[in-house]
Amino acid sequence: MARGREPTVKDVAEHAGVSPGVVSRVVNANGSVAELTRERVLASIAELGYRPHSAARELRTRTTNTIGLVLADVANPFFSQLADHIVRHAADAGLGVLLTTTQEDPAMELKSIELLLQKRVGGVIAAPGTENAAAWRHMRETGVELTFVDRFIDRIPGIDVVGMNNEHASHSATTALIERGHRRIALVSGSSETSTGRERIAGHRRALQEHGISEDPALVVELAFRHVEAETALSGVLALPQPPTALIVGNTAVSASVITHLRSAGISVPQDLSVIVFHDAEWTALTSPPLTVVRHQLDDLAKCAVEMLHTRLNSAERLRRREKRLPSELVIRPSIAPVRG
Amino acid sequence: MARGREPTVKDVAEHAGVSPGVVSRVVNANGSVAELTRERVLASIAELGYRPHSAARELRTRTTNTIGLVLADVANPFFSQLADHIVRHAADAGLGVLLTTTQEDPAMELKSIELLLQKRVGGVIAAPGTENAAAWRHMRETGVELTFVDRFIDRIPGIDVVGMNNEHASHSATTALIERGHRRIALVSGSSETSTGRERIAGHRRALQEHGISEDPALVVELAFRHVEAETALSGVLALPQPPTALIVGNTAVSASVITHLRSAGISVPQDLSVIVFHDAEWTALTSPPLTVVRHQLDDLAKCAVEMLHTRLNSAERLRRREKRLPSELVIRPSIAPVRG
DNA sequence: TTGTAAGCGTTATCAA
DNA sequence: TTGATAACGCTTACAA
Repeated sequence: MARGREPTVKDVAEHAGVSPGVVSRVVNANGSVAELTRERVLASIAELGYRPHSAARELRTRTTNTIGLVLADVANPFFSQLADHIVRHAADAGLGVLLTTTQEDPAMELKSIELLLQKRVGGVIAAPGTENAAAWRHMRETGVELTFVDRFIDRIPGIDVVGMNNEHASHSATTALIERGHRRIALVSGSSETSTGRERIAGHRRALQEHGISEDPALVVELAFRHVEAETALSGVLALPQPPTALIVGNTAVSASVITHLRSAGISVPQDLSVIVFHDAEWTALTSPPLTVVRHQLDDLAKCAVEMLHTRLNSAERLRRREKRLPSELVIRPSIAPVRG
Repeated sequence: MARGREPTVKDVAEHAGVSPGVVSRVVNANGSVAELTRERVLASIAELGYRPHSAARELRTRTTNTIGLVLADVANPFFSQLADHIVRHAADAGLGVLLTTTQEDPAMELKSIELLLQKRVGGVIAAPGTENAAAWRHMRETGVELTFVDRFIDRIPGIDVVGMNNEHASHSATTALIERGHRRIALVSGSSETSTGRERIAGHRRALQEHGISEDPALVVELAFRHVEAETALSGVLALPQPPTALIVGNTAVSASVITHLRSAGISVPQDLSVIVFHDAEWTALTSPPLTVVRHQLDDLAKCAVEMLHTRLNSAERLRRREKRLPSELVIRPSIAPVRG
């Protein structure tokens, strides 16, 4: 854990024959300093290989250029692509990113929050779970700027939210299936405790209602996270006396394992089952048949999240909650077809 | 960037009616403190919601529990899964992870190094590019512990390396194709300036030589990163007067786009072309035909990298360079077949 | 067992 | 324009 001794402002000051204050002013380009001495200081900095010590600076100025990023799981292509874009945009804004993952485990999420609190990060971008509302609220009250991305928790003031139009996207997906004659449409969703889960279920319901189709609760499967659960839950739905003729997968973490399961169960897509999945991962056009997907503009999502946080970090006032919804697009591919018979 | 005022050791000390030193000793469980006062201090900590200030602690102790993670690109499933595991194992070891990505751009890599240097991270896990050897060396000399993962740069002393047995894996892949009668085997590889690129090319060559097959340089394509290049380079190879009958994709970043390209070019796998790709992404069994892959144990890779770094961080001595190679496995699936005719 | 005081590397204030 | 000095929050000798 220990680090060797590296040159400090004091070393630079001595080397350049000035006082530490001058060096600081040169480095931060604030106070006034004569051009000649400025050059001398810069030369010394270069020669000694001086690099400002972040921790010391943070301690003194009570500021930081580090933000936290709290995601469930970076192995999920949805989150990993999001993370990639966020890290890039943050770097463009001069912000470092401390990444933590929760694996959808509330205890790990709490540990993440604790870590970021101790690190005194200036802000956090998070796709929060459902259990730690109090901790998130506390974090915000502590003065940490917070931007929820993809999902959010209600009723925490002064937190920005940027997500997709899940209700609309889900409505479109279900409608596309209804238009093809489907009446029994299964939905594999994330937990309805998450905002995305709720919204996707709501959009689905609205589409059914608009077409006078009664809901069958047995067709809606909520999956928190785990793939094993996905297998059994899915088997259950497919084994119903009146099995679904179409399936929407609204939980990005399980898309691939759902497709795998369908294949090993000998279910032909779209003959036996039409399929739509959320998130256009790089492989969705490569399966046979290629999958109809709800495509999200992850780069926009990331850019928006970083911008929102960045403006908050640089604004003295306490801003009100802002919410932004980005559009998504239903990309029709051969995995959906008119219902048989 | 600014943060509000939060309770300090001093506040806790006053509240508990002790001195700051005692509070510190309670928090860090080192020096001796009477059970009764300890309880009083803990109560005050809980009541005030005190949290030690990382930066202050780092400044004073010259230690940190943050490590850097420098990867090319977290959108690439190989790196994203690796990152997920690394973050998890690091968290288990009590380490926070500052993630930076380089997009294979040397300038961005340099900025990452600079950032991590300023943050005075205790150590860094990196999949380095080829251009910044001097900067990496300098980082090491500065006292930052360094573990290269997946790829590495030679000739930097005191740096651990953990990677896959690329030479062997590539040899196996090529051999599997040769055994099926293939003689013209194309290899899409990462840059031969990277250790992985070199090793995979070497293994490929060895297999060819062992079977008395002469190399055709036109069949080896080095791709640094970009997908657009992948398209044109691949087209070139497939349009050769004597086109390959088999293809190995040794650059995980382009696997999906290569498969996409083959499909849109109307090339049937494995009839026209047998295909093997490196890295068993979640979708490789879902294409038609399912892809033969070189499967890496990413979790082992991650665990090993974190462990190596962790031991270095906690060891006073300057350890010598260690190198570890993990096995990989060729998973045969229908994308390879005996050569036609 | 506890308190005191110095110092980690910065930056901000104030005088010169 | 520059330099001296204090303070950010913490840990750690050392003294009591």
